[in-house]
Amino acid sequence: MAEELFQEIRQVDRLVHEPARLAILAVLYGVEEADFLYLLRTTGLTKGNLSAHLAKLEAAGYVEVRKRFLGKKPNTVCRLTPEGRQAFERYLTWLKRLARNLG
Amino acid sequence: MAEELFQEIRQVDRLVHEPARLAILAVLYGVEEADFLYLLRTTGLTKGNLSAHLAKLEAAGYVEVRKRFLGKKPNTVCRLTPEGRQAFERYLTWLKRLARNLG
DNA sequence: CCCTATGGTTTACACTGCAAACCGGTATGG
DNA sequence: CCATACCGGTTTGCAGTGTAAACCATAGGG
Repeated sequence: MAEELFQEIRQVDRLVHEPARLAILAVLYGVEEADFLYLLRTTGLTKGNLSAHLAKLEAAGYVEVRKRFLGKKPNTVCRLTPEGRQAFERYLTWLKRLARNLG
Repeated sequence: MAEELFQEIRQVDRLVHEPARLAILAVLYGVEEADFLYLLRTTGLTKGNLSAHLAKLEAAGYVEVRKRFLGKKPNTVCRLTPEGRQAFERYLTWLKRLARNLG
């Protein structure tokens, strides 16, 4: 159990680490695109939370949020940016390293 | 990629999930006992933070904090309680499940 | 004495996640 | 028509939390 691992734990990207956002990113990581209502169902977040977290992920450049109309209804569709994908994969690496070294 | 996994992500124990505390718990998980200064060095936290987080872990019943004097110097020694160990192991399970299903 | 070090604790604050309230539009019922 | 309810979100208010800086008691050195 290397000492440096413990210090490394704290270097995690908190933007990804937050459970609500981790759920959103995990969904997006597997699907190319997803709209607001789909994310709502899959993550189980409330609308307010989902909206706020998406805004934060967008501000960070991790997610691209596109608003359009589908017929007469507003529709918000999201996808991971390359940086978002990269950040998520870094997080996955962090996860695995922990799982390997602590478990 | 089961849908329920995404909901499960958000069920994580935030007390353990917090990086600073995760580092503390990870150290304690491997050592029977550790004193304040040892935790300070291994985790890289500041004294204030370490103190605050230990208090929180103690309040949660995850860590037992014993204060004594070593010669003339105060010495704070910590160890995981059974519930703390259990909570940490639950977290590890969560970690591994994520690593397996997302990676 | 005064100054510094040790081993912490307390304080102050800025940030953040959350749900409830809200909002502009659209379909619907009377 | 008028209102009323719904849809797809966004904004607001607040409580909780992580952080570093300031603080504190005691000990030791010059």
